Amino acid sequence: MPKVVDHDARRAQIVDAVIRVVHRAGYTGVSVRSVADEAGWSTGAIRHYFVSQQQLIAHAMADLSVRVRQRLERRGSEATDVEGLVALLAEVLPLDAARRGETEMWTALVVAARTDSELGAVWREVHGQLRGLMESCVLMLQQLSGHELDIPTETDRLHALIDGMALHGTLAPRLTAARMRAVLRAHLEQLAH
Amino acid sequence: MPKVVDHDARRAQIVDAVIRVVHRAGYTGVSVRSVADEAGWSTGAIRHYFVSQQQLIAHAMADLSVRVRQRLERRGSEATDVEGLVALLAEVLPLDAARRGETEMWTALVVAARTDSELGAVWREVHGQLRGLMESCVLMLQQLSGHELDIPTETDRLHALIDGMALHGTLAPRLTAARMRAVLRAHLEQLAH
Amino acid sequence: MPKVVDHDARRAQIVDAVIRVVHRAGYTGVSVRSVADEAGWSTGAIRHYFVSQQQLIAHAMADLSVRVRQRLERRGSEATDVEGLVALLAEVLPLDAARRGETEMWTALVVAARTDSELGAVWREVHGQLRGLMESCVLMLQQLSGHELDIPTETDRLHALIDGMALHGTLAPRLTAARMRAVLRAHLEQLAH
Amino acid sequence: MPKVVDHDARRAQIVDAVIRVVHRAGYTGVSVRSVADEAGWSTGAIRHYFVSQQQLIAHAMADLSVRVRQRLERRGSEATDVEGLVALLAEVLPLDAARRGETEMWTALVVAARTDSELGAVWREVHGQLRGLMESCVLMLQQLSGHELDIPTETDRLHALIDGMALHGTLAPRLTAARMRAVLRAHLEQLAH
DNA sequence: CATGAATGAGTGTTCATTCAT
DNA sequence: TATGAATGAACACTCATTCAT
Repeated sequence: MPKVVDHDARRAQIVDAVIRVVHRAGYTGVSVRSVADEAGWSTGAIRHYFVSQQQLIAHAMADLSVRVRQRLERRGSEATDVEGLVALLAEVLPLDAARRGETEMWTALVVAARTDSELGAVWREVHGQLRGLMESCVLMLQQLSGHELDIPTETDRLHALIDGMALHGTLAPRLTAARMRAVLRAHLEQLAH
Repeated sequence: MPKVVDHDARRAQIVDAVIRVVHRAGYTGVSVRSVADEAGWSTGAIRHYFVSQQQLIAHAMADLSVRVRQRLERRGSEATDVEGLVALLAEVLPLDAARRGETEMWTALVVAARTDSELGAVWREVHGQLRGLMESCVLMLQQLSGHELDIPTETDRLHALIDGMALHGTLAPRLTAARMRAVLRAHLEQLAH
Repeated sequence: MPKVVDHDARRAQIVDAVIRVVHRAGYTGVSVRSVADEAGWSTGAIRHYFVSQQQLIAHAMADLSVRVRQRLERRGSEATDVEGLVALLAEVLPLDAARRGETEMWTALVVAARTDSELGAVWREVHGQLRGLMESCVLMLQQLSGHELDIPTETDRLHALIDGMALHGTLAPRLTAARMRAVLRAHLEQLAH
Repeated sequence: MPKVVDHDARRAQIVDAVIRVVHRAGYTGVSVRSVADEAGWSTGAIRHYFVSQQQLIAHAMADLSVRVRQRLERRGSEATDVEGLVALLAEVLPLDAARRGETEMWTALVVAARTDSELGAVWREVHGQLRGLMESCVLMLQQLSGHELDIPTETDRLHALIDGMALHGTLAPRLTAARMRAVLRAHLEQLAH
């Protein structure tokens, strides 16, 4: 079944192409043509893998989330202290060029999801998974601290903080990688004490 | 004598129409036609007040920020304790229909600002003002707590938390107005103690 | 009847404005707005003097022809030899900035006249007058030469030469004022001998 | 395998459509829509072959000049006497429906070239070639006459005469094909004696 | 499978024209 | 008489989508 592998490889190429287009031209710059040009394919080829533009973007977002989740799972086992949690959550912050591109795409999805049902479904799925990650982090911090935390509240807080920094990190020059780590570490340490 | 028209009033009407379109159809749904239809005018009429679509959107964003700033200034003098600060910062959270519309537009601006220079300028201006507000809140909390805070870090943290909640609050049904207030209050109380 | 004088003055201002717009933006750049802006009036003011854009242009062309005819009439009485005829016909060649602007407008009219009935009428009127001028020049040259000329053919020839030079003179840098005079003089001298 | 289309053939069809539109509605009547309608295609199809309207028009002009040049080259070798030169230069005069269409387009180009840089380049190229043709005609006439001619002056004169007649020939009913030939023959004979 | 030709609706924008003031 | 607000059609151009090859 080499075809299946081929399909997956194509999909991965498309995700990368979409990310590059989003980075260069923003979410409104994503068109079947611009993605096809970026990937070096014909527009028709895109249609063999995606029925519509909406599905193209939705699949790209979903594929991206798989990629991020795999990174998180690798980091997850090592996250047994505050530094480990910082390293874990840093995977979803725009700390380098690659993660910056992913974050730009993620924030574009968040805004588009509200009025696009298909993207909304993708967003809910990924958002839920991320919230689960946030919750497990909070639980780990509760364990480290030794005293009880308001789990739902702290989960919402950490989640909002992470997505807020992701948003600011792609735009504000002052929020460097070092500063994002510092803010994140400060937050986690406060919870752990 | 020509027909006398209050240009500022017209522009405010158009801004309201833009907000309604963003709410209904998202940022990508904002077109000169959709705004004209929403406002009940012809497309040509829009051009009497805005030279281009870019200026229309940029003005809508800027006008929105003025509204929010005026509300913040009214609340600012009363913010002498944690409850006052909660009430102050709640002005930029999507707690009711009006603020939800504003927040939806704000988040759309944040994402669009990265690849649109004119919107980028508007975003930088407003973002800077909001960061100033966050900083004054942190300073007030430092005063209330009696011990020293890492002002830049706490400012970045509060700012990211607020924008992150604004983002989640327009999308996630679980993040109700009550929960947003609870998260915000928990954060401010932790800083104040 | 000062109103009538006022009207004529306005008309003259409009002709100048149209000429400036044609010079700057070409015939396709002539719009009610561009002419109004150039003249420093409101678009509505234009409509008090001209029912439609077509009439605006047609009137501007007609007024221009009156202006040129008056110059020709002043020169006409002095044209009793080849030099006089050169000076006379030079009035319709783009030899300086003012005549260049007139010529640009004239050539624009010629091209537009073929498919615009109103401009076609203006063109026929002015073209006929110019042909009359050419004919009288040829007759004068016949008188100077002493031998018979093929009047219709020489008239058509002179007329085509003049309009052809007017066309080239506004575009080709090589056809300077001096060269246009030289060509014209050569032609007239050949006829006079 | 994709549908195979002869791009050059399509472009030639479009050029014909442009000529027909210029004939029917003048240069200002040339729009992507009007050309698409005239050619019997959709507006989008035009964009497959021409990136912009400006390029469409510029290409049509350039393509037209190639056609005329090819006709001139076929006639060029036979032009060894006055009659041959008349036949040669008649190729650029509006003597029949086909050449009339070409001439209408040429005169439109001349006027538009002054304020459109792309068309200006096309005009300069073709104008230069035509001047070269005029010069070689003058040189041939000098040879036929046996006495020296002022080559630059006679070249400018012949060129202006030709373009002037082309201009008048598309407009003035009196300037029939026969009359244009007569004027041209008279001019060439005068130079040849 | 894959291409790219072709469509037609949609975009921002311009503009002549109308008309209340 | 004069203004400029307002309209709506037209413009060039973009784009998702369809489909013959």
